Amino acid sequence: MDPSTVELDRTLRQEGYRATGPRRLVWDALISASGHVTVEELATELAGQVDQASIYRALALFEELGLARMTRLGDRDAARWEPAHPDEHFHLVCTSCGEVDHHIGSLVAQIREHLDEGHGFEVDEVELVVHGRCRRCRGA
Amino acid sequence: MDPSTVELDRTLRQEGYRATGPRRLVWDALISASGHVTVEELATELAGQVDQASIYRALALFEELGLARMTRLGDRDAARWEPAHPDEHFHLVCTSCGEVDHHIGSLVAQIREHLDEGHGFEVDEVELVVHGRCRRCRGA
DNA sequence: TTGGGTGCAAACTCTTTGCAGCGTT
DNA sequence: AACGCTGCAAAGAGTTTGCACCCAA
Repeated sequence: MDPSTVELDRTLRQEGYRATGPRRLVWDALISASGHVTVEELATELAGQVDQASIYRALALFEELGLARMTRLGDRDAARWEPAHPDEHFHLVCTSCGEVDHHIGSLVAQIREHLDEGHGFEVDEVELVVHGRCRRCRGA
Repeated sequence: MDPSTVELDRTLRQEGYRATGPRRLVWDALISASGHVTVEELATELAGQVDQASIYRALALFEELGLARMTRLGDRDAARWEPAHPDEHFHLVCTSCGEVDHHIGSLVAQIREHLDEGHGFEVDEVELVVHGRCRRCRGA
């Protein structure tokens, strides 16, 4: 069993939830998907193993426990899920090749500071998605 | 007729679309709603005057023409519409009082620069929504 | 006059929920 | 043994679409 799956089990039990087969399967699929999966994609991956409703329920729980995060890359798109990343990050979506890049850096922290100092706004969550053309597509 | 409605008519015809009653009504409702309206709210406002399907179609057209913009303030919320603002801005959503503040400033431009210079990413659109507690709720 | 736009209703996608039975604790 | 979790199916939001009629150009 993947070490992070063991961690999942521990977190679940710690918070009073049960460590079940379906939850482990959803977690493993989420991890191995390398991020940005839709529920539909997970459901295809787990066809015959976990019901779609249970996938939704598992993901919602993971989010509540701070283990996963949901993002909408486009206003019209379905929700996409990824394991929670310790660093604050946001997404760069290339409108040309469709690639989604995790951008990790100080930018979110800067936004946080800017709003706190300049406006007295206590930032809780920053949702930032940037659309544009990545370096590769730009050069081509 | 509101001056901006006259402008709407001109833009529509300029782009080869027709200036119709329903479109004007949706536009007026959007303007007078002072931003962040859902389609449902517009539909209530325009009940008996414009069909919901036509509201969706009108808003999609306004967006295409650069006259309106759609934002999702929360991942689980319905889409919200506002007239396009010439300045780049983003939204501060207070989790306590629910107030939505337009934040106009250089932040979006800074993000743009940062990505362009540091990563060769040509920014097209920046979608930024920040959740937290506003100054008023924070003080209380 | 003509074809783009509208209302109406049905379809569609994504997500949530009710419930009986199963499996973790 | 108890009850939280699951699968299944049905319901629920929000949004889109097909089609006949209407009206702006």
